[in-house]
Amino acid sequence: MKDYKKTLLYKKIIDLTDMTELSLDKLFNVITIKQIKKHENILNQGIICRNIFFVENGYLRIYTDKDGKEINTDFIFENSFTTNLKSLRLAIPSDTTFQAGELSTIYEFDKDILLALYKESPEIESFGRKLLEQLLIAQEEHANLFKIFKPEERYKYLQTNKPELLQRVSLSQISSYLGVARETLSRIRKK
Amino acid sequence: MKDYKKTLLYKKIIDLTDMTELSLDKLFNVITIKQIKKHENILNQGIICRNIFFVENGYLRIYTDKDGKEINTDFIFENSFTTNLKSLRLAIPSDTTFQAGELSTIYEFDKDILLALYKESPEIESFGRKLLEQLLIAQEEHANLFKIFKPEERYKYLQTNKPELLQRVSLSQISSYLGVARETLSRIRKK
DNA sequence: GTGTACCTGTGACAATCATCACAAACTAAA
DNA sequence: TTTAGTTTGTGATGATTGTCACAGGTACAC
Repeated sequence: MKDYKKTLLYKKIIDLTDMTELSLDKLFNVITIKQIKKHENILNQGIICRNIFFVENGYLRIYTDKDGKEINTDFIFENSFTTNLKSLRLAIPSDTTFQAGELSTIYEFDKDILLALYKESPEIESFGRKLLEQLLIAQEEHANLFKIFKPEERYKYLQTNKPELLQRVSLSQISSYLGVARETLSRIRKK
Repeated sequence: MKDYKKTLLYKKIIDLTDMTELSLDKLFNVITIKQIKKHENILNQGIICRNIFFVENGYLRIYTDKDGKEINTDFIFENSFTTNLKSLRLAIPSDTTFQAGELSTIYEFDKDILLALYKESPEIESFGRKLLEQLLIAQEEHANLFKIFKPEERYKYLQTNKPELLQRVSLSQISSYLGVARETLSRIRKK
């Protein structure tokens, strides 16, 4: 990958770690860039996940199919990492699909290549650890949405904490994410 | 810490990594052992979390206080790690309390000491990364409980996937964990 | 054993939310 | 602009769950 110093990912890594140029080169050398159109998938439910993703542009909608209905479990916007770690680490089929919500630019790290780099370079493994920390903190936060708040409170939480989500994602998609019927969210919003 | 090779934690680490004796010694040398009685806390809501915990014996109930009511967000049994990563890494007050559900033996890793060890030994940082992977996989799984399942399905999920939880934790505590009223869970269970 | 404190079961009722049906509003392409 | 397709708003109704009240059970201390 060329000219990587202009990317959001580069800034993110610099922000997260104090990696040497050598390690940065190694890391960016193994990245795959993907452009995916709206409604295209980058990981399918039932397939084993082999990558860690970084959203450089656009956003991903992560959902699971339950009895023919799609339930959104997450939205990942620019400047964030994501993966299905359970599938990645245990080599079991993913229970979620990763789909572009807009035309998106995604950077992919191959799991096996990354693990090999960890052994080569402690700096890169340190990056891997910090990446996981970010994922875990985000996940802790989201899980609390459901454990602590009632539907109306969840919507208010998004208003104050994730306003960009409300702007960029349609009401029906958000309702699935918040675990309420579309009609219910419509009524909550009227207030 | 002496005789650590008899502990669950030792087996866990051996299982997770291929650490040298030297690193194992370093790691176990900085562990603090705590015996906590039932209903005693090992981390209080409002306090900054400075430790990663391993439950060698007994179990921890993790809850958050909302408007005077306790909402259980997790139960951590023997042979598992836990922490409040958001509080630990961002140095902000914890939004949860960690309380013993039985007389418990807890091993504590101090965050600052662990971070220092990471710099000393890539092997230990590798352990840190794998520890985070475990936490994240557990969290992914638990979050799905709420996003995908209805109350009755959540109970069935526990029956098949976490039977020990149903045996060791009282109905009212479980109901708080599942996000339903005690009475509702009582009725679900009758079926 | 006896009492006290805590936990669980159960009925009645209220509140919340899901579902269904359809109208209105919006969007994008011809 | 027109039109077809998608998304959102809204009313009616039923199902699920929460809340309140109280009875019965269980466990532990004295």
